[in-house]
Amino acid sequence: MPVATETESKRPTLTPQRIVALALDIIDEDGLEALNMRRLASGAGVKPMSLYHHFPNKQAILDAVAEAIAAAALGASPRDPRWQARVRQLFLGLHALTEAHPRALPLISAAVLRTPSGRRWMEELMRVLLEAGFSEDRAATVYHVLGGYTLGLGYARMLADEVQTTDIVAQLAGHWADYPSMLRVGLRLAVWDRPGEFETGLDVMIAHFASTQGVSA
Amino acid sequence: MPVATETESKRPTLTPQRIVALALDIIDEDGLEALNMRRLASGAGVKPMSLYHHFPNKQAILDAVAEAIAAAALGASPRDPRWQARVRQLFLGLHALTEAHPRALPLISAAVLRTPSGRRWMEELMRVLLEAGFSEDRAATVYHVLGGYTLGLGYARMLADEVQTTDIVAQLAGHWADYPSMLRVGLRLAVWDRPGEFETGLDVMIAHFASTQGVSA
DNA sequence: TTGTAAGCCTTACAGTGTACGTGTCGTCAT
DNA sequence: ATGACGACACGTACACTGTAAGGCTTACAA
Repeated sequence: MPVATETESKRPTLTPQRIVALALDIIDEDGLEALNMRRLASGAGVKPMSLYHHFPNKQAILDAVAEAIAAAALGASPRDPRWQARVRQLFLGLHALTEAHPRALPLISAAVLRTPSGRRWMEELMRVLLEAGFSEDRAATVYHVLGGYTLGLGYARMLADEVQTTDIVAQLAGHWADYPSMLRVGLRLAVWDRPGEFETGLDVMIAHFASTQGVSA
Repeated sequence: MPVATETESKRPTLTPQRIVALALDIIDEDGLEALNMRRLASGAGVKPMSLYHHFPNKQAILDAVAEAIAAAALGASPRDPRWQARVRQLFLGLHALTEAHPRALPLISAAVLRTPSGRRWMEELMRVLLEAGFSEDRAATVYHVLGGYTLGLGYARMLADEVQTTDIVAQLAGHWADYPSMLRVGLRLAVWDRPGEFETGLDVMIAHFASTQGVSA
């Protein structure tokens, strides 16, 4: 093949962005544990060690993925004057992230403290709460409770997704009689986040914090 | 040393129970990721492959640990007639597990569906709810919301524990000005589950489900 | 005394992240 | 033009993971 002597111009030059995008694809498709340097490299048409020219190690890639996810969804928040609405919006945003990239949830939860976008989100939440008159202690509690709830729903769903439903059914098959009530509820247990389920709990808790606060705007 | 020709009676004969107990120790002390077959074996005074005579693989050991944790804390529930009290008790029990063995949380959350004790817990919860008049759909929602909340708090705390507080402070050091509100709340963000924090949210949500239920006993 | 089996061991392998050194360019000052 | 240099990709190698396959030792049964 004497025609093209140039060296395979096919490959679009490795960049951090391409690596991150590819990593996210792999995570979304096959899960966090499926992401390894060799697969990532081969996906980019490159040998594993080449990645280390763009990131110091795997963790740095994961951090970058987390940042990319967080940045994509934490845009400008609407300037609703009521803190309840602001808080609601912030957690709906967080919840949306867990739905958009369920397999990346461990990254997302770490991102809140470790990435710039995550810290901006947290700063915004704290600012809203403090301005609304919450004490520092109380503000921390709000985050713990609402954050725990939001991420917890995500984790539980992720877990239900990984454990194949068929496995559970198979395991239970021999013990139907022992778990009659579980059986009645059945697959509903494994289908998380049916419409409005998340908002249900979120609104209840926000209303609670509002009622024990004595401040309205 | 001509005295004792018998072969080192020191070692108390490997058993599944000893392996599980040791695994739990390692997890509690150094985290799930620190548990590997070689370390587990050497802790038991034995070579790695010997473990495979008692368990088919590592996952089986993890399952057994989960079962051990769950079984230890899910004793007979008090026969309070009000479903609110029963549900509260069940989730307080689950919460207690997450506090007793924070690093084992992934095992605990999986245990709810995968181990006998976990399934008994779930069956009890479902029974109480259905008997209280909840529909199957609604019962599933109660589990999702409360379970997500309980496990979520645990995850968030575990995460805060792993990420060394000093690391975060160090990372923020250069950016104080950017995160004034976060700074005010400060370490409170990293200290999870201060007294009554968990119950706060739990009771709020139970009360909510009660009020939208129309059934009291 | 000779199976037989349980319990432990040795050896070996594939897969992981990555440290270290080499090679090949394109760019730019001389 | 040339030589230095930095950016980028590569090859090799190592430590550490789970575990498959089979061998050795001891205790007890026939």
